[in-house]
Amino acid sequence: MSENKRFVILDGNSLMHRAFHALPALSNEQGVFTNAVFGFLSMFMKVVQDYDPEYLAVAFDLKGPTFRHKDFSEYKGTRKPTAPELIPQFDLIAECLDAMHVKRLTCPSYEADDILGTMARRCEEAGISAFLVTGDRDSMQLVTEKTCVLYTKRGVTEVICYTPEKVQEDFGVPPLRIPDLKGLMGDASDNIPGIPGIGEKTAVKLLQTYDSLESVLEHADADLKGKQREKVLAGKDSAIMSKKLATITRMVPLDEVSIEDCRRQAFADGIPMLETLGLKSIIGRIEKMEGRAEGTEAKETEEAAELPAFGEEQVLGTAEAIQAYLAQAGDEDRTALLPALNELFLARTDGTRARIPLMTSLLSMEELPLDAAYEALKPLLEGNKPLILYGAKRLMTELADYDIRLTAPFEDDLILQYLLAPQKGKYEQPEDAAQLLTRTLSDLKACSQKEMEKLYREIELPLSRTLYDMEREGFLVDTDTLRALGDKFNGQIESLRKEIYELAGTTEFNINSTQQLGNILFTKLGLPASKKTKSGYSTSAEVLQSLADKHPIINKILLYRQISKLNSTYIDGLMALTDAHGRIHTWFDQTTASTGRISSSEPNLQNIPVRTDMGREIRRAFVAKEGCILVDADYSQIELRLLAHLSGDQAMIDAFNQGQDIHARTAAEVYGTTIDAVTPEMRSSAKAVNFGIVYGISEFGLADNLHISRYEAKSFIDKYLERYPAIHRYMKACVTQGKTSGYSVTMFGRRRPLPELSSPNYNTRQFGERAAMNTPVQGTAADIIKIAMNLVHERLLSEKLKARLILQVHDELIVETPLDEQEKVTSLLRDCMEHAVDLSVPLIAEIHSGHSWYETK
DNA sequence: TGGTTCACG
DNA sequence: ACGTACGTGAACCAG
Repeated sequence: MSENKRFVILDGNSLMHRAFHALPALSNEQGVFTNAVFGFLSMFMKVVQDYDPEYLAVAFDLKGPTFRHKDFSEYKGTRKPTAPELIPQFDLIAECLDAMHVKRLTCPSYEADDILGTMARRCEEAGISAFLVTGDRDSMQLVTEKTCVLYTKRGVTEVICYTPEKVQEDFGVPPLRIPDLKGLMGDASDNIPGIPGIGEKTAVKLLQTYDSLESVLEHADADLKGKQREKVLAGKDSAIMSKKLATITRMVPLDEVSIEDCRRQAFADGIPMLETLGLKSIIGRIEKMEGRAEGTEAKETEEAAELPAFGEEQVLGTAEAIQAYLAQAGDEDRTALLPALNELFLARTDGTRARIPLMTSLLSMEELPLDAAYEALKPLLEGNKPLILYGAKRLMTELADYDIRLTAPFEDDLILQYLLAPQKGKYEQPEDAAQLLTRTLSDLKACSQKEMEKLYREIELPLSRTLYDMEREGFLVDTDTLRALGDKFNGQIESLRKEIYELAGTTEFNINSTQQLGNILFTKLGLPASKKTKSGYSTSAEVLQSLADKHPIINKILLYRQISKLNSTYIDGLMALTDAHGRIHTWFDQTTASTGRISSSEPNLQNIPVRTDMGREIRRAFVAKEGCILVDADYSQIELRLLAHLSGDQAMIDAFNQGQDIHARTAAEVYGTTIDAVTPEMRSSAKAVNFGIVYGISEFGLADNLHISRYEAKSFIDKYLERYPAIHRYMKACVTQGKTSGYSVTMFGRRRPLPELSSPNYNTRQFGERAAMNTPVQGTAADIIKIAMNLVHERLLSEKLKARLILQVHDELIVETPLDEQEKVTSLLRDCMEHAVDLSVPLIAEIHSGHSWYETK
């Protein structure tokens, strides 16, 4: 059985050196030298493709002393220090191989070729053919009938296969006598002396006559003549030592590794790492070999076994037909349901699939009205057998129109796809239910492989219901308040417009047009333009602010901008979206933000003004219904608390544990004073640095934000990182983690791929680094509030309270609460939010109540 | 549609 | 020699 099995073992050290010297020492976009890694992997892929082995391993020397001191330098002479550009590539190749699930073999005090020899012996004992890939001619001694050496000639992609015959032919002696040969002739590149004056020709001739080195030495005195006799006799000790040096041991103690441990696995998991290194062609070869959709062989076969090809599509034109189809389902079967434009698709794990044509125009015998179709599907939707869906929350919304509540358990492939690639933002709708079913099973597997199944099943999936209920609940808006405010704003806008035209000395122009406004300000009025954009001069609030005392028109424009923004986005925008009961229903998007946050749209209730007095007035219109009050809870400094926890920085952890004002404490640290001595200005600067740290600090960004010099910003940051050293280490670790694995990861295993880190563009890479520092913090905060939301939602229902969660704004939750439940809800919210997770710092929720959102602040 | 601006965390 | 703080969505203009 095992006769035909193959084990490919590569000599990592020898091949890395070969590859390094064979290829120009080019670095990738990040300035990292990858030529040896690339060369090695090219060779690796070629051998794997050519020999298609069942088992695979790469042997490496460990640093430090070895029994047989050698060096792999290609250059004559003796040991040459390894090139500095090559040294770090050994760590890189180790990471690549680990990510690709290729076994690395090392053993202290032994060299790679000893490991090759040992594994080859084991293969022979197990009846497996061994293929030893190396650029080291020493290894020829390991060739047997069952073991051949694939020797890399000069370049890296060409190998010569050495059989015992081929060794005899090329070296003049059988494999077993290679150490004897080296003992006589030496090997300059391996620092083996041999016998001075005996070259290859003489050595081969002597061995052909006397068979072994020992025999040569034994007969030298009697048989040899002249100078040759003298040389051999004088070099006796050197010869014996040289043979020893050239002999590869086959008895390396590799007891903890079995052959089975080296069974070849799919390489696709290494792709992110290879992407980071910019080794596109290697990725291409892996994808070509293993199939594009990062599918492993195992996955495909498993799926094939689980899911025979789908049969003919049945058309279910009547309610009876639908019921009959549903009745055929086995107990273990899962059903995929996918609504489409003019039909509903069904597919089942038993391999059947069906289509329900929907009546879109005039009555037809073959088509069903949508309500009748859903009515017939009700047992499925309200049952307890698992469904497979794409965008369950959207479906829940649609079903509500037909008085159906989706209560069946379900998988949601939209969410799975988002978790697997959260940076994409948009996902492909499956074409039919069969495709949805297949894709979901494969995405589920991929999610488990990436350790995100808990995140999916325990956080995101329940969250989709929580969010649906929040959306359906909505937020009551007092349209009278809104309208009155709108009238006030309109009046102000009108008078400001006139004043602006007058101050500009022009007839009317469109103040909303940055182009026209820029013309007036910078051309007509001759004000100094500071910042430019792609399409002209910037007229942003920041620029205008700096011109405020240059011309009276500036403040008018700023005010106009502010008010018209409030008016069009919030007053008009919100009024247009209230329902018959004056409630407003946002759409929470669970699959858009790459960090794991939720986004809100139509309308966006996560950016209702609060920072300015005038804007905050809008919140007076967001109210609780009759007999209710809004209970608003927000996490205090959740991101900085997470930074303290994730970095383990003792100073920051202490600050939070002592309940200190973190910005004041930071100011005290950075300015070297006591907390009491911190002025509001100092605190405000420290606050900006704290934000900067969370965002992935750059001195430029901080300088810009605080309007200080880059130099001052740098000294701020340096001081900060000096006072919080673990934060410094953590930030660096985030970037390293991102570069080596290709993604950022949160406390709950959420991943964000960071292809930016391997971009050829410097700015893109810098951006990637900042994202690598920010994502674990922002993403973990998102995970935590999601956990809290599910808890709150669940408890409000299970404790039979009438209060309902109605809004989330990243670190804030709002619950519309009957007055008599206010106390219960307050403590429930505090409990759920503060105990959602256990950190090394306390999580604090600040809770306020009020009739309107305005009053909760 | 992309660019700009600005509202929020 | 380059140009930035992280994450969103909406309104508006210009082409």
